Amino acid sequence: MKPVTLKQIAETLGLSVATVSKALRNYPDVSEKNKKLVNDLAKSLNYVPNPSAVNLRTQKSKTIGVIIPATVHHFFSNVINGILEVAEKEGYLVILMQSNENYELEKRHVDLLINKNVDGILMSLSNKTNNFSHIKKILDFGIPLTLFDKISKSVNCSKVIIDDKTAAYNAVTYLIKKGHKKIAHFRGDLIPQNSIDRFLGYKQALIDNNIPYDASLVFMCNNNNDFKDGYNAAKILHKNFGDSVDAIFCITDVVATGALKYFRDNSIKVPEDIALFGFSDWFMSSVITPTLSTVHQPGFEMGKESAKILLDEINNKYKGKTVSYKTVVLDTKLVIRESC
Amino acid sequence: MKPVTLKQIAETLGLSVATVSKALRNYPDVSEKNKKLVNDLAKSLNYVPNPSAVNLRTQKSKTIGVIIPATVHHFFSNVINGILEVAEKEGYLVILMQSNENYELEKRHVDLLINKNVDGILMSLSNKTNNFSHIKKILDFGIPLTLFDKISKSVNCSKVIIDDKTAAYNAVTYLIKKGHKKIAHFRGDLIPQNSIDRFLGYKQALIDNNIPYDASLVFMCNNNNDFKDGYNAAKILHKNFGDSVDAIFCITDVVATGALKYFRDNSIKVPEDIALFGFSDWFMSSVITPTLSTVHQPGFEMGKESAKILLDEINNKYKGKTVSYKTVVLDTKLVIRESC
DNA sequence: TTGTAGGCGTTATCAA
DNA sequence: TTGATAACGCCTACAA
Repeated sequence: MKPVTLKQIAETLGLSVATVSKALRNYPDVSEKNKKLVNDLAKSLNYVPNPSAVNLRTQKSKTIGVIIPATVHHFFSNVINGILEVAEKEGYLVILMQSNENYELEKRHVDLLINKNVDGILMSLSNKTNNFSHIKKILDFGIPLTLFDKISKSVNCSKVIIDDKTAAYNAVTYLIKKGHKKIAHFRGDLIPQNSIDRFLGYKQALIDNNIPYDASLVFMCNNNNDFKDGYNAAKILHKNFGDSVDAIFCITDVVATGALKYFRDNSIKVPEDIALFGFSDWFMSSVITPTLSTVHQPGFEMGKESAKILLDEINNKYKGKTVSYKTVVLDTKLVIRESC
Repeated sequence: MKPVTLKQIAETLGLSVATVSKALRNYPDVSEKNKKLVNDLAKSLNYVPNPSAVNLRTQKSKTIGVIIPATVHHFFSNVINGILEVAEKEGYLVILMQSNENYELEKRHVDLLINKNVDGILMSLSNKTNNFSHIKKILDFGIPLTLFDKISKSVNCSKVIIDDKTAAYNAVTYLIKKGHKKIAHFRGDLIPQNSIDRFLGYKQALIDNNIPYDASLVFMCNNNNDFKDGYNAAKILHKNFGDSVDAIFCITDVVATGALKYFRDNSIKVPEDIALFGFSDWFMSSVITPTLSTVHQPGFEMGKESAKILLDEINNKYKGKTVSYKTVVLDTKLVIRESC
């Protein structure tokens, strides 16, 4: 079974390919009679235009590319979900690629997508990405780009983010209001904006509440295995500070879960001995013991919003409108559970 | 900036498009001198063939389509991971689509992929799919297809699965050996083969160990929200049987987690009062309290294996070889933790 | 060894 | 109102 082509329809109807094409696209200069004839036959044969031919001709592919650091991630799965929902509604296909937090791979993926002629690109940067020539290349090719979550401020394009700093600030402030005084921070890598902003929010909250910032209370979790990182950081913290630290603000729920595991292994009670605050609101956080307080990060909405903005930009580009970049900041909220 | 074309290379070099094309593809009938000239220039200009043109000409798209029920799912995320890894290595792009356990949507997705001219399709059926005309259509179009995990025995194509029945049998047998006598089963929908096979494994294990099968101990969890389903089933079980049931074999970890939550809410101790066994080995299961015993389901390997088989089949098809379908059964293993 | 020409399926211009 | 024709970019049989 082979797909039906315009030519076949034209031949069986004794018309020219041109007329058939125009009839299908409802051009005004085709007789109603022929329009009906063509459309009826097309429908009965399940005619669908060959996308490669259309793409070659129109330079549009009805396809968008998505590059994310990792799929096995509650947050990103939700983002993908949101993207797929919007794309599907608008008839766009989604090519998914994964950088595995690897800059070189991310670069290769970008090249592939450009070559593949995608209409637009949606992207969340890897933690290791600190050079943006590949991103600039996307823009040079005039391909609409929307960055989400892991963005870079130095790239000029539309962005969808949360206010990491404020979210972190609110979380830490909550801990302080609850009476915690010596609050550690398990932070992420130095490069990603998220990681920086959450750290800054943590610091600011301390300062605004007259708690001196102590750099030795900040632990790096950047070995690409959040759970272990959290476990190890908790171990070191415990070794260095005994039980003098009374709360930890963690960069992600998984880091917090790792810490939790260490504390349980060592009979340290959460939240009695030490309080824990996570970030992201993975499903897991609502079912572990104790349930984890965290910052809810709207992954699904982020995916939807990013896709909408991108498709808008694509449409405007095709209409010849000038595009203006926008940055959308989505709301987060604190989810208070048992761990603090 | 526009992509470079053969024509441009030909013009700057004063050669014909044909020669340039042949030079790039290393045809024997092009002079070494010109080959070098062409290839050097192509490289320096970052020439890449226009995929739509190639596709139109060769009828190959170097793209495969993937349809899964849901992305927000530890198991499927891992599968996607495996697929992406293999596809990327072979230079294939992956179009991802999600059926949301919806038959109609799944059908539409299949049509889109066929129209899009993908070289092959990888697919895990929705729980609601009990009509396979859309799958047959894929085969009718001669598009290689590999089904994984959620398959149908009545479709004639390659498959990658686990032995659900044996895995379930082993899990339940383990529970019996531990001394449990009244073992309930929280099962899934009636349609999916997985759900059926896990149920059959459960039943067989009972019978082989001289425990009479009792249909009233089997609870349906098919409202598309595993966690709630598990919670509710536990509630009903508790109401109907008090504490006489001493173990539950659950169709998924999430169902088990839901049940666990109910028991915790009602001060019923796991595993002391009732043992729990899950299925899938989500990350979550290793961090909840108590940690959950479960069947490890190799998602990553399944993705890799499925993609390999599909790409093999695609290659064989292009080489004109006859393809033979194969069914690969991946190993599972019991992961024993604290819940039983 | 090189180049011409036809065609993949579609769209768009322009002449009939 | 219709249709021939060129073009999108590439590949390849065949002619030069």
